[in-house]
Amino acid sequence: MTSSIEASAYLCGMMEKQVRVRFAPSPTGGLHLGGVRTALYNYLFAKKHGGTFILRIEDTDQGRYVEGAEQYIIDSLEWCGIGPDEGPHKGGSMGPYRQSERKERYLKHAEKLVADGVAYYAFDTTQELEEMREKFKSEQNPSPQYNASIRMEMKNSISLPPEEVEKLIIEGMPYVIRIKVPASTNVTLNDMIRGEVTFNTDQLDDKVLLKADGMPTYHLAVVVDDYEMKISHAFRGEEWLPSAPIHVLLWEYLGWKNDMPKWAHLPLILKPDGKGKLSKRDGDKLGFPVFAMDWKDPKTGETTKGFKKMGFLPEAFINMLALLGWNDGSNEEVADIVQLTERFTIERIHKGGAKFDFEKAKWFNGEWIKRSSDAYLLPLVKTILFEKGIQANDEKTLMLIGLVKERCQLLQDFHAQTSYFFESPKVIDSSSVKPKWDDKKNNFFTAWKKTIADLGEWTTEQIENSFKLDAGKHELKTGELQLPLRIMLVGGKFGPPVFEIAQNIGKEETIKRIEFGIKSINELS
RNA sequence: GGCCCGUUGGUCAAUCGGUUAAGACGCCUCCCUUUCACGGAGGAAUGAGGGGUUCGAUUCCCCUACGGGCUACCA
Repeated sequence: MTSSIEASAYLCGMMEKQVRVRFAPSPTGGLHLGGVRTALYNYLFAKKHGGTFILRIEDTDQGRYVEGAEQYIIDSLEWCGIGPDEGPHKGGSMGPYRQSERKERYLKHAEKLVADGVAYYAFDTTQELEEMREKFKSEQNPSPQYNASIRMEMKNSISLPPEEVEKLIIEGMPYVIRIKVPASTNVTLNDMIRGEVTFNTDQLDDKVLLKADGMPTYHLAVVVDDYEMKISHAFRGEEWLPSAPIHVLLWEYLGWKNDMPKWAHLPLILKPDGKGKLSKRDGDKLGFPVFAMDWKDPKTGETTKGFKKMGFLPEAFINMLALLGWNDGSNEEVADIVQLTERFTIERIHKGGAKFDFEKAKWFNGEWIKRSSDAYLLPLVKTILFEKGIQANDEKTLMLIGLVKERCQLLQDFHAQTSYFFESPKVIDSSSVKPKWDDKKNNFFTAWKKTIADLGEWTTEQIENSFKLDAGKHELKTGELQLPLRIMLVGGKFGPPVFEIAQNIGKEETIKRIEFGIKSINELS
């Protein structure tokens, strides 16, 4: 395995530039499923090719900046086991990794674009822009664009005489810098997933590159940073495809065309029901998480539940995500990060969006719980139990994990599956045994609890033997007595073999629960 | 509205012109177990529609339909 990874890394290094990929979220809130998957594909690709995985924070929108979101993103990636090699928290040779800290660079490049005649200053106010859109709006064209056809009617350094432009700037009139998109030109880009995609520039508008506050928009920042950070392959969601030609144009205008990364526009993760891309609200509505970890909004104080808190193992979470939109063609679905890395290829990423299926996600988690060692699960299970008020020692917990883990899909299930080992059930499902309950059975349990009181050895075998012996004396089959016993000890129809449970909770507790059980069943009308 | 992307069972999906169209989740039946699971054996369920190309199309092309994305001084 290692050798194939090294080999491809070697080949890549020989024939192409060093693989450097980046995950570039904006710190506006919790990290969404789709974001984690994008990060994961970046990670897998980087590791497979011996490359570098970079985290870049796209915080150019001051209005949307949310305190704590950056740290949350970092924590989430770490939890998933896909921590970046370079980033604001780790440093690196091509930082800074926060766009807000690279402000001057964008300005410099934007000015150069203006000087080269491929961008221009625009002085239109928000109101004027609205008026323009209102004026040109029609049934055929509900959202008019700021482009070659109306550029001359607006207030910018192309339509205005140079003296006027100079005057406005000196007066301190706020302005933005817009790209000057050529008219009627085809722009083609080669996407690794979709192949060639062509756009006509008449459909594009003169996107703002530099905002009035001096910050770049995404369009400028992504190009400048990808260039300066020597990004070789750029993964991003499909929602970016329509603006990709703007980026291609910019790579060209900035004179960096030969260094442009290879693009891969990832399919979207869709809502399980209905249509559209999955959003935080869908999770709230449908009862499953959308964020990796719990996210507390600092403004509203509201907490949105994440996969971690929901009881997911990170291994299962990324395993499930990796296969949502990609597969290696084999029938093996459960794979760890190393195996995923070996098998990952961009060619096998799907073109179509995938609906998220929470049931399948839980199945992955169940598989991972079953495959995890008891020792690995120990601290996680202890935390779950502790939160429910159960303080368990390691030895006992370890034993219980082994006993019940195949019955758990979520970490939380360990509580329901083990709580009766720590405390007697508060309520028992008497109604399940009541219909078949009679004096014979009543007498049996009354007698057997006395028998076990005198039992010398409290082993599973001894308990079971005495149970069978007494059953015979009462002319009853052990089979029909096991369910009542289970209900008395566990409270419900679940859990490992009954005699093991009896053995574990001890003689006294067993007798106590039988007494309570008999009483409950008899009292049930 | 325009532009772009997409479309195999309920969901994730294999197939890279010739298959009885895999596999997984979920669902159903049975076995194991007189609990619940795990495990095992089965089952129901898929190529949006229409044209081409071809000896042969799920696979290639076109049209239609449907779905999605974008259309901000947000990313």
